[in-house]
Amino acid sequence: MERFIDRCRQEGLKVTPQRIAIYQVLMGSRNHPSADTVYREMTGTHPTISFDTVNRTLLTFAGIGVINTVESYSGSRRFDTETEPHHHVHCVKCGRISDFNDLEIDALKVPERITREFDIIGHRMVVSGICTECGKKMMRDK
Amino acid sequence: MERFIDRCRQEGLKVTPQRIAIYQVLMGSRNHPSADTVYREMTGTHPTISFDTVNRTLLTFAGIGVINTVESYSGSRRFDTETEPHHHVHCVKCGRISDFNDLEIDALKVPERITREFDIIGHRMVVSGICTECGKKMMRDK
DNA sequence: TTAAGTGCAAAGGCTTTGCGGTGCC
DNA sequence: GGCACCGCAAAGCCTTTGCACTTAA
Repeated sequence: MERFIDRCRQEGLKVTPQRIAIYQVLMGSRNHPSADTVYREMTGTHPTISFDTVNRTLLTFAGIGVINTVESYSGSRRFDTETEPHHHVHCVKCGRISDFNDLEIDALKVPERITREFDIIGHRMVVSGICTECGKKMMRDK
Repeated sequence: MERFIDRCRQEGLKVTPQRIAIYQVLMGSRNHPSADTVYREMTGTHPTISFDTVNRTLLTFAGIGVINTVESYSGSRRFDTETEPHHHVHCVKCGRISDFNDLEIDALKVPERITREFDIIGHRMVVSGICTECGKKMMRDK
């Protein structure tokens, strides 16, 4: 939290109660929330905050690297509170995203043809599949 | 084309002039178009087609696996005409997506913890970076 | 003090839905 | 002839923008 405040100051961002509250919610959730999810998680404890502030703050945080935006297959923008390199599994049915780590994948090199054409920032494995819950649901529906 | 028509019949889809036209446009473009891009590519040759038909048809095609939807970081849904497994590089500035192939990456195994939790469909490396053009542009703007 | 941030409201994109008319099978 | 499909229009999300008020520094 100290470090978050320092980070804001360092970036010339004001440390407002809203930003602190949003940051706390983010640190408390190990998911990949949308702006709306974060907003609804806060309405209980911070009834006066507006959705716009949440959304704008998330974009601001993503801009300074406190969080990241996540690749998605549809719908609304998702954020990631885990800023260390890692990998994702998407459930194609419910959209749930899970993290995983894998040193072998981390160590992979991108082909030279690509490094010539792009300044590489990072890479991530994106796995798609069907999660256990959705699998069960599909069995029931059949 | 023959195979496309067979595929439609097989799936119980009617073979309409619109679907044929959209399929032709898709096969002619090696990009990762949005519905709007496909639509605008067609207005010259097929002035009477509606955006909705294009959009719905793309979703239909994606549903039967003729094309795929692509992971994206914002904005509109993008489609992929390449249905064989391959990998992607995203330019974080302009949103351009390039394909690449890599047998080593193809062969990677997903950790067992994940295979227990998900029925895996496939995996893809998603690289992010800045493309040459955007790099130049940033130099000029500085 | 003042520039940045907030909240509200409206506008803007993109996607989805409903429905009457059309055309493939 | 029936049912899927098309085109149009409206509605629904989500995101972005503009502006006046507030507040951290």
